[in-house]
Amino acid sequence: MARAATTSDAFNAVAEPRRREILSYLALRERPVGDIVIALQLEQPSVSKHLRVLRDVGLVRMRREGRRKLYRTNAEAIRPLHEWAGEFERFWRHQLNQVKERAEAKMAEANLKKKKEDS
Amino acid sequence: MARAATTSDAFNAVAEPRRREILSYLALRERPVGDIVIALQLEQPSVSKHLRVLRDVGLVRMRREGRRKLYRTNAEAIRPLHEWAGEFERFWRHQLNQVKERAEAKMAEANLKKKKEDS
DNA sequence: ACTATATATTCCTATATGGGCATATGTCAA
DNA sequence: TTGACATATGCCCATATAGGAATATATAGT
Repeated sequence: MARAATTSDAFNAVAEPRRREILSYLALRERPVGDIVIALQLEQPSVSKHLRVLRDVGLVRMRREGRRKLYRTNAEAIRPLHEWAGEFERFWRHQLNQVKERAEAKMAEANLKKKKEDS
Repeated sequence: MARAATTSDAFNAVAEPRRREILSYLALRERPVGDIVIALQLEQPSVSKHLRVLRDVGLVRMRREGRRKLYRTNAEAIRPLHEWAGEFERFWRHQLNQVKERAEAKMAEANLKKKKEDS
């Protein structure tokens, strides 16, 4: 089996750096495709394709305005990702504590040694 | 250009569902490969390959113990992902408020209408 | 040295890209 | 209708899978 489609879920869609840039850019306010092309210095077809992927997984929404199409980030769709990563927060906090404790233990040990030498 | 390597960064590595499962499983405590095989019902070579990817991007750490290798999740490496997604939090909060405000406006309008009918 | 156990790597195949380029589609304006 | 503008799609190619099967590597025990 090959790798899962980029349109299979938000995780796969945001794996691509350009798509993450597009999401950041479109989070502030809706923009036509041409603006993205200029702002991110990408080829227009490339932008359209990335937008297609992002739309398929619900990460952006679009509305037509004349001959332009205005896209905006649907932040809500990024939430599951945030929550998944958040599950690990208590673990990295714990790991940091362990590092800190080890450092403190080392300091205490060094101090004891110094005291001995002084006496 | 093809899709970026799964080992290019954490975003690409966690795009694969099985790898996310492995990370969750190894977050609780270190485990030998065989345990993962049993717990997640995967082929052993498949697990080894996933672990290889996860190791390359620093998402798991390994230490040898006799003929076994004990893996554990390095939660710290998931943090950048959490922070990236967190940048969008204010946007989805805002969007939710808009939805709520629209709903409230609608309610108010309905109430006004009802009052009119009553009078 | 030999055997059993635990993991890792290699080879194969089907599939899905992402970029570049050309082209199609859709919409406004005269 | 014709022309210009904005966006989307199709095609080609090089690349990177993920899974399955077979095999290689490493280590413990006898």
